[in-house]
Amino acid sequence: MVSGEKGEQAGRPGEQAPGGEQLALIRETVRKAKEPRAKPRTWRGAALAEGLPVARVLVDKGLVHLDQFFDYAVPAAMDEDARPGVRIRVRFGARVVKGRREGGTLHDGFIVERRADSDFAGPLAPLAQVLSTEPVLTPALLRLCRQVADRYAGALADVVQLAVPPRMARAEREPSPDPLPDPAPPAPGPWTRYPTGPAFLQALARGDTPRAVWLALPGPHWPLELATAAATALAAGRGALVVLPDGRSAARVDAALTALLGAGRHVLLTADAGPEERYRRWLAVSRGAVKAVVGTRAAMFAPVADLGLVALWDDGDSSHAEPHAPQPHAREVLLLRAREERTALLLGGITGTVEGAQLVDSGWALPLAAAREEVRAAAPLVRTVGDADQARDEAARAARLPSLAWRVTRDALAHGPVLVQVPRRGYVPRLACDRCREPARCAACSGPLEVREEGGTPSCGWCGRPAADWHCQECGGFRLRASIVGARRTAEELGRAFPKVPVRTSGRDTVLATVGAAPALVIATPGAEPVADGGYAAALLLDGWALLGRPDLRAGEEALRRWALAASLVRPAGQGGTVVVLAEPTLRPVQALVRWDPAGHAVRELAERAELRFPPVARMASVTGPPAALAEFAELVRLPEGTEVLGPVPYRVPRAQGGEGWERLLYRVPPGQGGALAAALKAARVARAARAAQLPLLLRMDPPDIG
DNA sequence: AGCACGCCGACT
DNA sequence: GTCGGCGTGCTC
Repeated sequence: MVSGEKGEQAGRPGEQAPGGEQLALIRETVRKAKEPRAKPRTWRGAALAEGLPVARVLVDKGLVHLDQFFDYAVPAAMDEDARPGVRIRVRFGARVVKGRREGGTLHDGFIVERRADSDFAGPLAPLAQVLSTEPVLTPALLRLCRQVADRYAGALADVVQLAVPPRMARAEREPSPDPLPDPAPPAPGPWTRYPTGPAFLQALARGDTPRAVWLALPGPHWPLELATAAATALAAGRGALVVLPDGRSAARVDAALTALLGAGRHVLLTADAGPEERYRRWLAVSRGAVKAVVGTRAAMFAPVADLGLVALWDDGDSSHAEPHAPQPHAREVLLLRAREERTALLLGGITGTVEGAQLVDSGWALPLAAAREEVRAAAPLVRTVGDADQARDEAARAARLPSLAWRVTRDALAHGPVLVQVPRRGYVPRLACDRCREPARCAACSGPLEVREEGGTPSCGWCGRPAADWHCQECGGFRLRASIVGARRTAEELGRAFPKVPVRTSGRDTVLATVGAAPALVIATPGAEPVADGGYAAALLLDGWALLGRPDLRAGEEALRRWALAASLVRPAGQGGTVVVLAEPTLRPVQALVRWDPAGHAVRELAERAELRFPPVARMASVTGPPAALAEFAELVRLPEGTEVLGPVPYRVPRAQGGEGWERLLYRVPPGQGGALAAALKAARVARAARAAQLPLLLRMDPPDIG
């Protein structure tokens, strides 16, 4: 059986979120004693709605961090329209002068509940206006937002802003199309390439909740596989949600689903559509007219009715992390939904993440991968060019192009396009000695040397001093190695070496979705690789050195991810597909690529994290701010038992917003305690805000930049 | 977060 | 004598 029905075990998804406590905490602040009165008093004697004269309101921008609801009186005239979930406008922040309310600014908000009475002791202000009768913040969506807010120690209003798109009146006026009948179940198609693939679909078709961490075979079939899974859920009468890291991949799944089911049974929720069309599609989902959603990050909140399957593609892609507060990650939100809404889960990618490996390790999800011979049949041949090879290769040194790479390119160009993956421009890796690879450091302050522009003088990344006459402290070498410059130049060399072959580039400003099957050199930055018709004949991965040189916990996972994504666009080895990666063959991610064993890599990474007690084997949170703010916070917070406090240490604030002299405090708790930690941090933040909190403070669950 | 009320220094 | 400093408390 593919299904992991045996109940929630230890590990994050099964974590019994002390969200309950959190809810209680918030309710207490609303329910400050006082027994309810028969009739709420109100300002101005206007007639109130008869049945349920009180509306509990989520005020959009006022007091966000206090995270509480406010009760308003419902005028009789608004009784009909003021339903739970609708957008309203209220006066907030007024003050009483000589028995009259004065001032108060209009705020947008949502009605979360209609009630017979209020817990609030004072007189209630009336709702100012019902903006729209569309119940957008439905009880189910509200519950999800609440859980995400608790999970991330954030405010409900912040999450709601992420989950409910801005209103577009025109789209709202139009009726949504009538829902289509459930489709017939699709054929398993390429899923038969995986031993447990058909079983996963069958469980889905039965309405079970199978949960799988899926390692997709390299090649062009994964969009159809995702679409097939979604269509199977639909055929079983349930909804489906597929989240992808970018518009291009979402468009591919959208196309596959349209090919499978025709139009009208799903919507594509991406930024490309524009706000009005996007809202129109979102409404179709919210109204239950459409039961399947394919989209990018923000679609993770899509209010799909009777959700039966959540699927996430390539969860290692950093764009799955929402940049806005409280910075929820699509993987975590979808795991939450899978648990709370009792849905199947499909966490897929060409490679995996440690988080995925942990889901398998805990038994909550089952691995879904192809057999070894199937992998061998689908994967390209991977060859490495390490330092030793390059050093030996005199011709290569002269041409700045390893001869293996040159030969592979020449041979492959006879059969089709060749992909050249180069590091992203503007990405500045550390410089190192060309001879011994020792990182190049500033003679004055030991900061890392950088080259800001191609051909420029290297300078210190800390103190800014130029280092024109640098020489290596270790070996006396005087040549610097900068992989960006090197790789870009290599790409240029290639273009010159094959003058008759067209060169196409895909990167930041112009990202190509596809290229044809004709011979061409396709230069692309990671993540911007076009899909080649019939697959690339070969790929050169020139940024190995840059990817692995980063002092990041995820450097290895990320390097493997980017290489494998590029390599997955290359034809299988049996059809001559070859990949050359310029990286040390002894390194773990390089070996994983050569053997095409991303699962093994993730498992080893997980074991290492467990040993170091690094996330996701522990849960962490960071608090960043001026030392005084940290001290104040540390005094206020009541941490759950067993919390480790790390730091504070000086911390450079990423954005210019912060300031000099900030520090960062890390909290670490064992797995299963994340919810308790989040609740504690949130309580402290609320307590701090209730006082006069003028010092800035950034709070973050699962900080991404540790190690 | 805003915004006003509230008790102590240098100005017409 | 008054204008105004920002400390503290409230917002349905």
